[in-house]
Amino acid sequence: MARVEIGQHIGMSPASVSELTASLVDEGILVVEDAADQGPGLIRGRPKVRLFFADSLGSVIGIWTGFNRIELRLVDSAGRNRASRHIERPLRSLEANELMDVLAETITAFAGETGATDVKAIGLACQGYVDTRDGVVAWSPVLGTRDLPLAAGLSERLDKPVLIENDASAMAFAIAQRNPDFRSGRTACLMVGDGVGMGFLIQGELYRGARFGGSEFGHVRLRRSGPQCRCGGRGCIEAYLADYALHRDAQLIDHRPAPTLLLPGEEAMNGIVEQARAGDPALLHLFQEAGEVLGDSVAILIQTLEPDHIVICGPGTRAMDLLRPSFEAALESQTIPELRALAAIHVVESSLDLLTEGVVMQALRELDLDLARLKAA
Amino acid sequence: MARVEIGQHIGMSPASVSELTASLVDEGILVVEDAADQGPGLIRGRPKVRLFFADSLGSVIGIWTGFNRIELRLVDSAGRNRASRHIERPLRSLEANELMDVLAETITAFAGETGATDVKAIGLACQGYVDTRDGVVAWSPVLGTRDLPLAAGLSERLDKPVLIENDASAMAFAIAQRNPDFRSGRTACLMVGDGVGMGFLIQGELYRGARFGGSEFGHVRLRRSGPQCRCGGRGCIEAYLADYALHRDAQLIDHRPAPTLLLPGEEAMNGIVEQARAGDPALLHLFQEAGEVLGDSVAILIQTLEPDHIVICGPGTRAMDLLRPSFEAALESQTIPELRALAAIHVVESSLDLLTEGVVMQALRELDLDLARLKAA
DNA sequence: GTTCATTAATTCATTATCTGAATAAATAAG
DNA sequence: CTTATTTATTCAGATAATGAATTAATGAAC
Repeated sequence: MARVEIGQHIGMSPASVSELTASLVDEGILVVEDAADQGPGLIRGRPKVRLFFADSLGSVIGIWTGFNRIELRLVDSAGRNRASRHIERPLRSLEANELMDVLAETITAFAGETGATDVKAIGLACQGYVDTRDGVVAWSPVLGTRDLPLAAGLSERLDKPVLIENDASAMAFAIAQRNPDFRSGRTACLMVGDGVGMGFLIQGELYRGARFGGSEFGHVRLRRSGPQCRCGGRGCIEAYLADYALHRDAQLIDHRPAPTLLLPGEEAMNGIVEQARAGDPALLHLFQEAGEVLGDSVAILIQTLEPDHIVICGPGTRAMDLLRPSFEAALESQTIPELRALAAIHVVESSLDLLTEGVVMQALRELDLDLARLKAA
Repeated sequence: MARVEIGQHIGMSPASVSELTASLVDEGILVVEDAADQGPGLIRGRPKVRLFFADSLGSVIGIWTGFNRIELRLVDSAGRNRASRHIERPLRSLEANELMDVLAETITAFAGETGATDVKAIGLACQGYVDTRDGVVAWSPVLGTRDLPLAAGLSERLDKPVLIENDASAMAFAIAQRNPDFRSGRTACLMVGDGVGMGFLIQGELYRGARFGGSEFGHVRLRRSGPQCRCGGRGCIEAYLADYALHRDAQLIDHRPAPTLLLPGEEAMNGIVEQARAGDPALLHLFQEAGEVLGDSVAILIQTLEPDHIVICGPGTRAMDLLRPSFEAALESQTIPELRALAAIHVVESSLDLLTEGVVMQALRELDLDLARLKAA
């Protein structure tokens, strides 16, 4: 971003921006754009000179832990992706300390393989209700224990600051960083995948609930005596939309094999989707029902939060073509037209990569704040 | 509030507070507490001298428009209640311009009767989705028209600034002003009465949706083929909990007379409640069902917003004893215990008075801002 | 090519805002 | 009556932000 743009953005005069950035450039925290990098100027006048964070201020590792897989990513301080890794590893069966040991080892190994010697912080995204301030996982569908001090445990093992975040919140943050439209007003990001989560942004900032966590929207009960959910309840949104729910029901319909790991992988899910697209009526009905639940869910979000944007994202969007007819019918049948018109609904095809991107961005931002504090002192 | 307290509250040094308040006291905007008014000091040290807004800076009229009644209130600039009035008047049948004429006349008459010659602003609370910034009622269950520029219409007729607000938001604001606990963290106020509304506060500030309105939580559909709702849908929260819904069903059960006005009054509702308390099984079942819906509603709020406080308020709390057993059962059966424990649930018996208090407070605050701007210029 | 218009960035004196430290004021406790 | 304690004010000094003027770098026009 160029200096004038920064000024307009935060409402300061160019003079002030110049003054403040000058010292940061001196200290090497910011670097000015190389004139050669700029394309030919399209508007007359002196061209903008953009400022970037230096890439040598250390790096951050982002990690996402699913039911039976781990995603890792290494990003430098300029925000550039340096490396990423995907690991299949069941985590559900592990006891709390084992889990933290495995994660710490995985992170250390990843840092070693990628030659990252300047890792300044770790960002971790996981399912469940996460207290981001205290770094505690209050509850998670993938953990047996409750109130697990995951950040402290990892921080101790790795001797680095660890930031943890709900995975849907992390993805919402990443999506908003990629699209400026989602950084103004209110944006609700409904993530459908292994589970169903919701990240809610107000003016680009993540909404924080009572314990500085996000939302557990996926466990809103939509149908009084609906299917069993991982949370112990029945009829939750997740119990219709999540991969495990669709796979479980597909298994009962056509006796397909159980997933080799605890949760179905991408191939298994694609198999179901393909078969439904080919016209299998029972599977089609599954997706039709899931679409209806998705419509009901979005309707609740609209009537409760009145967001400017609703983003449907995550691996579950792979079947959006199958979900859409019943989704739209359900949405229309139960929202006041004036309110429905206010919310723009977007489908963002997003893989799990974005999750690690989200936590990394948050961790980077925390580092920026630390730098600012350091500078102030 | 005393000067030191103001300083602690807004994070400024006593020196700055003294300096700023001194000019306001000079201008007569603030008045210092009379030493005689203070009780005997309970702590040693120089006693606090509290500052109040002067009561001669003009007054504000707050008005609430229901289906068939109007509530009015006159408040001076010190925040003291000067007069209030309750009028039975069906408004539903009026055309937009007629409605604004009637409201303007009612307000003028009220000001005349109470001898208020220094009215500086009007605050109006009504049901529906209200754009508080533009002063437009986008949609309301009590209006035939849509996108009615109510604030502009009234402002023109009365030649004074008019602020409009959703009624549940106004009540939430008033409740939070009365209880400081509700001004930190997140507070969701579920108002049950003529309809069902929800006002949501973050750090004491009203949450604003896409068009700077509040929430239409009362029209979340809870049961797929439930009873008819005023919004045109079926199975909305309101269609179980609102006065009109309970009365409609009670009429079918025991053939009680229809309400004389369009909506049942307080006496009619009390009649139903008394009869249920006396043991009428069919009426008891009505309240049991309503309690269940209330539990489901609060569960959605908890899993979606994770508020620190949930306040159940409005005339509908008159039957809380009848609602409570099924309310608690429904709530427990579908929330994750860790999350449920985070939200404190309060029942605040609140009459419609609070609605006018809420809009008056907001209008007063707007005036304060204007004064501040005036002073700055 | 030279000049002009246009936009970006910087310099610097000025202004507004807030604060710490010292002081005065008002009370309760001993 | 003295001392401890808390509140409020005064005032010089620190800090941050800005407007106006200036310098810089480019495209467009001739």
